[in-house]
Amino acid sequence: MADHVHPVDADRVARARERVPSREDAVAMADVLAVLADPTRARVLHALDAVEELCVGDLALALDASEDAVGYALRVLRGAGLVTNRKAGRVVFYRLVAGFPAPLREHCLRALVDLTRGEPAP
Amino acid sequence: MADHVHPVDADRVARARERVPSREDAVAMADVLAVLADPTRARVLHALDAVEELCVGDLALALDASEDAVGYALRVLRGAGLVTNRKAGRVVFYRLVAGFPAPLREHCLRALVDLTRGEPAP
DNA sequence: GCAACACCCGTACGCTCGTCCGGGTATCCA
DNA sequence: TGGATACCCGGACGAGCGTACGGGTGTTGC
Repeated sequence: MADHVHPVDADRVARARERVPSREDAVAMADVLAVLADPTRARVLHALDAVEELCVGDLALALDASEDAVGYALRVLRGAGLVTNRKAGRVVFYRLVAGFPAPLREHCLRALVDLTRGEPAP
Repeated sequence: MADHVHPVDADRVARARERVPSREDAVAMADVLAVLADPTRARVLHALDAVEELCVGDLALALDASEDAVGYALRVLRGAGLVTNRKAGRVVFYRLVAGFPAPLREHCLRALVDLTRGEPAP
């Protein structure tokens, strides 16, 4: 370990310290992003964003994924408060929650598609 | 396992199948988001976004984090091509890469701060 | 040159996440 | 009412991530 005894640039350290989010806020941000940072969950959200409502089995069909994987993804998304379920008989339909955060939908989902397509890796 | 023998709503499945990103693209998206989905890395990016350039030790000071944690975060960020390093003597300065993706900076960093502050958990 | 410094690297450990598997509940059809 | 369907839930397993530690490289100052 080699801790700085004295800061090299005290001014910048002070300015950075003011603007950097607290550790708690950073953890909250990381939790939100971690929910999206999974292929299955992201594709589930894209599918629901495209066709409004789908049941679990159809979702697995549309994604070519196992029903277990989709079920787990939906559980996590539900725990994060991003999707809602509606029971119609023995079928459970899922959709994006009404107040789905617009920034996530616009940028972290749609804009990110173009980003990943456009730039492979510098 | 209970695979759907027939889709409940074949039309919506077909439409969703067209619009959902492929598994490969979803993995690429998840990789990008996973880099941001870490408190230390997110705070490092915020600090560099605020004051342009900082060395490792000052960065650890500004974040109240161990130098190991910051060093590992910087290694990951460098591997993802998001930061650059400049050696000045025995001090190494880091800054955001020139072509830092604007969507990430604008929305996944700045907008997400407001998002996490506004809504704790529905 | 020698010592101290700033930082990097590889390894080992602990922990969480995602998947698989078995059983369970509620619903529909015959 | 019995069986099949659609889905949920629990624990078990393997894999990957983040942290801590020890040793290493290059640089500065005496």
